[in-house]
Amino acid sequence: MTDGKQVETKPASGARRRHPRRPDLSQIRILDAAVMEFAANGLSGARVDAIADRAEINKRMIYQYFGNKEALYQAVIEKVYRDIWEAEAALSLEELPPHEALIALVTFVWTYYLEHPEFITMLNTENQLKAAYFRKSRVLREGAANSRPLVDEILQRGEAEGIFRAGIDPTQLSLTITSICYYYFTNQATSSIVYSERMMSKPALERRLAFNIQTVLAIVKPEPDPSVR
Amino acid sequence: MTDGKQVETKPASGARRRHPRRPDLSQIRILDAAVMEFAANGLSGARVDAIADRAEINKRMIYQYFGNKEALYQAVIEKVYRDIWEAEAALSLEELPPHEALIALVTFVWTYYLEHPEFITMLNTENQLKAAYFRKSRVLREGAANSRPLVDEILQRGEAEGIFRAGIDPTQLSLTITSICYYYFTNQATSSIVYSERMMSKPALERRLAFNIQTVLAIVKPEPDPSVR
Amino acid sequence: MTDGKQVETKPASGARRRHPRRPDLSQIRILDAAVMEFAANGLSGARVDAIADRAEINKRMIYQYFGNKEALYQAVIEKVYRDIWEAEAALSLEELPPHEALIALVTFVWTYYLEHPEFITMLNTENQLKAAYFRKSRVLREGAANSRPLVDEILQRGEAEGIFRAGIDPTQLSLTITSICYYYFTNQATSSIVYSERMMSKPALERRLAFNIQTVLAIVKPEPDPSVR
Amino acid sequence: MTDGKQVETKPASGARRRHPRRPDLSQIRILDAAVMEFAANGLSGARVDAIADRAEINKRMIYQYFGNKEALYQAVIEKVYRDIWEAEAALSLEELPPHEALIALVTFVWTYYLEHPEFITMLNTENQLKAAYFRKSRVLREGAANSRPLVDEILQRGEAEGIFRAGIDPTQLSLTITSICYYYFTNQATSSIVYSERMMSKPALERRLAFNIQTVLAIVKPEPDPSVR
DNA sequence: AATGAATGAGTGTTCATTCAT
DNA sequence: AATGAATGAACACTCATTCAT
Repeated sequence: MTDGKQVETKPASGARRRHPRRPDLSQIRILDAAVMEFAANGLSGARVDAIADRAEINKRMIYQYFGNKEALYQAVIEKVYRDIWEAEAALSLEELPPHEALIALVTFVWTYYLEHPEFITMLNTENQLKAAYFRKSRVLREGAANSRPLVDEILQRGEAEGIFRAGIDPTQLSLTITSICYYYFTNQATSSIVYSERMMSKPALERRLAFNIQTVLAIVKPEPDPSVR
Repeated sequence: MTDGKQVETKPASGARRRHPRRPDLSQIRILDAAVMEFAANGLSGARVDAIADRAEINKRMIYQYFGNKEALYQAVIEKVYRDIWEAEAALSLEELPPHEALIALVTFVWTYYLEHPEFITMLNTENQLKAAYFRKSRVLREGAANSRPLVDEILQRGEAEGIFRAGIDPTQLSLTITSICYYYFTNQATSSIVYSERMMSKPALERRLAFNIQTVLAIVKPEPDPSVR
Repeated sequence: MTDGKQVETKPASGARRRHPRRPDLSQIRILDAAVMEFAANGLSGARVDAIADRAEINKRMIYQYFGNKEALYQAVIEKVYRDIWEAEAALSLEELPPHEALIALVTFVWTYYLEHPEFITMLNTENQLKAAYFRKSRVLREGAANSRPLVDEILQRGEAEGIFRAGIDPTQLSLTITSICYYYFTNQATSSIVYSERMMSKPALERRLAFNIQTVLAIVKPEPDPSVR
Repeated sequence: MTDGKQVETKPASGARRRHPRRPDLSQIRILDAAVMEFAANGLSGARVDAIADRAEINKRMIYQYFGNKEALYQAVIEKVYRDIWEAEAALSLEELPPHEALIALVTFVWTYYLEHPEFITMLNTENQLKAAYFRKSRVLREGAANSRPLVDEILQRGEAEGIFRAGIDPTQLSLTITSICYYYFTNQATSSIVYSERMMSKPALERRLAFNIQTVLAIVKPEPDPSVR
């Protein structure tokens, strides 16, 4: 259980400073290390020492810059959300036709989760904590208010053009898109046992993405016009 | 003990015994308490003392009956899976026509998650641990092997009757059904902020279930027969 | 560290009684088991559970018959001393000529220690406890008073016959005999490393006994009569 | 920590710091305290808390500097052996004539044991553990290999000069010297009862040392030359 | 007489946090 | 700004002992 946290009995006297005075860099390194540690172990499971080690700074600096473990955790969720919101903002789906925009959106969500496992795990952790820190964060509450309309806009255009079924609830669709991507990654460990499949192989990933796109398209697909028959 | 440092054990004056001599009940109470505690706080976050308090037994008994915290945790996942597998087994979907069976399945999954939040949280926790304890458990590995074919059978019948689209991958569909139910609950805390909605209100729950049924039906729905046109 | 103390979650219901009502046998089995456990682990290191397991009785019986752990420990030292005193009493060295009696005594001490390692370890343990339990024991204090004169008598006879040097302090000699036998066994673990020798092999044991006999004889050997020269 | 069960760490109002910032001193104090505690109570009987109290440091530092209880115990045996080996090395017996060297050696062993009761008790403890930690220690295994030849050299010189009997096994003699000094102290508690003597009084100690020197000299004393007769 | 379930007081160890340099 | 020694409050786990059957 001690997990290699070897204790050095005597630190090399005259120990050279590992990282000369670059407060900004130190903060970034701490935050990056914290993302990894919290994502891997949750809030209570994460170790301040482990973060300091990973960041290659003195533990004291964490308290200097972030106050305490919980505040650091909060900074981590904020960062992780800021990142995905930035990526979303860079999408410019409004330039694509609705059909393609929807495909692009699903693909984006899928790919983002694939490439940012720390986002999923942090989100899981935060939900286990009943979003306590999300709620505490002014930054996040404000960000949430401004970051929604991705699906709304696509649905509106598709509906207007008559190529999407009318009356689809954008929140429901948005939730569904997220669900079918998110779950695959977050529950991959147990699912791969239950379904006895290698879920992270390239073909498996492609198959799932294709299925998800199909699902979303099936949802928005209009009823066949009965008058044609 | 040595050398006169003897500590006299006070015989707990007037200590009332709370639960006399019911080993089976004790074990059940411990397990129930453990489900709650682990579900609420994860493996590392859970406190053995808290479990003992909740179970109203002496902490020592936990070790008597389950060995240690990790073993207790494993017993908890096993129980939680056993429960859902039992409920699944009681469904007898094969007696329903495929369409209704599918609806019943989605409804079952949805309702089970709604009524057993501890299952979701335990599953989350276990996935954060990369399914370490699931993998260790012979009971679970064997159970997983025998409990799958719910969706398979429905799809086969629906396809045979020509009312479902052909060639649907049952694993993908199964994953999707789970995803669209699971995510709603597991990420309800953050989602309700992001979408600023009360997600656990009765109408919200009904809306979501309806949407999910629709989604699944849309997936299996056959292409309109072009020859008819 | 748990050392195979596997916990049986459910004892076989209707467990057959392992040992039917033989209180005398139970007491003996407890005592024998206790000798082994205390000898192996000392007072604080010994486990009441381990003793019960070894004795194949219910732990409760230990308290029934002996009161508590310390009282059992005391019973163990008493037994261990009673045994060696009995063996000493059976020696009847007074029938041998002094020279042979001395050799027989050394051989007896040596052999007894060799065949009763539990005596040495118990004696060690008790000395670590500053003889607290020896002192408490009326039986032992009385026994000690009556068991001394083995060496005294031999020395007197040898001196009277002129074959032993005069004025040898019997207590010193007795201590020396004990020392040169005892230490070899009690400190065998470290000594075998320090001297890098296999100390418990048959030839090694024989060599040591021979050396010890020689030593004792050298001690009692009279000065060569200067008048003869 | 999760879910508002936060425990506020009280900053120990007005807590005076007893030992400010002297890591080297802290380590020494811990080690000294540990020697006493382990010597008095053995490995399992020793209490980490007691060591911390004796050392007047925070218990946490013990783990900081030594890792855990067993590692601290190992450090203690190493220290205790290092000390006696250093003292041995400072003897320079080779400058004395063989006869005097032997007397000096016995006197040294005797005096060292008298003045360092913790060495004897630690050695006892370690032997009860079957030298497990001695064996684990590279330092000790190497030290043992280099520290032997004290008796060898004396015997060789004495034999060469014709004042010692020929063919004495140095290991046996060395063991005997150690035995006759060691046992007196280690088993003093029980012996003083059995022989009903005050063994630690000054005259008693002197009598024993004299007897021991005599014993060793008797062992090495050559046979009277028969040709002279 | 015999059993095993139940108890309370430790015991080794870890952790977030602060103090002194 | 940066370091690492020091602290106190837990936490998982164990043990001798007693109660109920």
